[in-house]
Amino acid sequence: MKKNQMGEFARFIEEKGLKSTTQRDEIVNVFFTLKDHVSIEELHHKVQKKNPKIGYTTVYRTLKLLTESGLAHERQFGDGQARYEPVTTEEHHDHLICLRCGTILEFENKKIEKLQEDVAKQHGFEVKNHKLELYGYCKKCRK
Amino acid sequence: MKKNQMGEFARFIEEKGLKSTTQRDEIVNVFFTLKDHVSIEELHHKVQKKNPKIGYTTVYRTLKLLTESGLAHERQFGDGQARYEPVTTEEHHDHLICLRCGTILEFENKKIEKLQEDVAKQHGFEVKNHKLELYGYCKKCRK
DNA sequence: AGTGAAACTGAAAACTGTTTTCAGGATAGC
DNA sequence: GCTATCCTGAAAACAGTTTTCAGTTTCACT
Repeated sequence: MKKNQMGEFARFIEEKGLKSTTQRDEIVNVFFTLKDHVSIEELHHKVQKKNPKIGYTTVYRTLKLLTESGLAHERQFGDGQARYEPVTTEEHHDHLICLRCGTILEFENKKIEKLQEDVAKQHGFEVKNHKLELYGYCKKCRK
Repeated sequence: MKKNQMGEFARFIEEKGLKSTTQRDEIVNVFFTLKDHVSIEELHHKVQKKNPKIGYTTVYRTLKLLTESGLAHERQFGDGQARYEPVTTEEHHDHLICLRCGTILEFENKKIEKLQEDVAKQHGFEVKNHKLELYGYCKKCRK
């Protein structure tokens, strides 16, 4: 799966007439090993553990490329910074976000997706993507 | 309805031991005549048409107060700035956002709300609030 | 391998929207 | 009216994001 994603990224770079570089490969590699929803800064930190030479700017630019290529999604939870997640070939998923500890759980629900489509249709809308976030307290934090 | 909201704001100010001022009243007044999801800057502009002396900072602070009092909701759509909407006594609603023209439509769907609660329960979550946004093209823009 | 055009990199600067600071002004209880 | 407290608006500070720029690397073509 990871190889597959690396391959897709390489193809995207190729198609765009861009050049393949060590920095980008390292960043993309680290990104796809993560499960989390990382911010640019967090990813930069993790990447620097492997290669301290890589700068924030390059991480920033590579995340933009990943987003553009459809291999990553940019998300805006309430904390004032963009977070990125790898796009898998699996189903779209939504998020449960704990207001106290910040934990982010993912879920997926076909029935909700279906109802969303219905709503859109009623309004003459063509949905390209959606965002569903439930904010509250997780099992541990609700006490 | 507008009077009611003004009254609630006054009560909130009172309870908090804050002071009632012309500026705040003017800002709140303009805010509640709007249907849109305004940004701070937009509201500031509209307010200045009535009273050019009122500064950005005061609009900013008043919106915070409105949010705190529960009379406004702060929303983060994808455009990099916070938007605010008056909270009505009606049902919670969600948004359809056109990626081309920026139109924001509102909708409400009980079934989806119910399913959300179910999902949360499955994960041991206690939901405080949620956000559902469908991004796509509106009737006019899908052509 | 050598060359040159085009792309890439990283540090620093610029930008944008948000938040805080500060000095003067307004408010409300006495 | 006095006074403590809060409010206001301009400007400065801040944080995350984006652009700039000078030097470096990649790659297609010899």
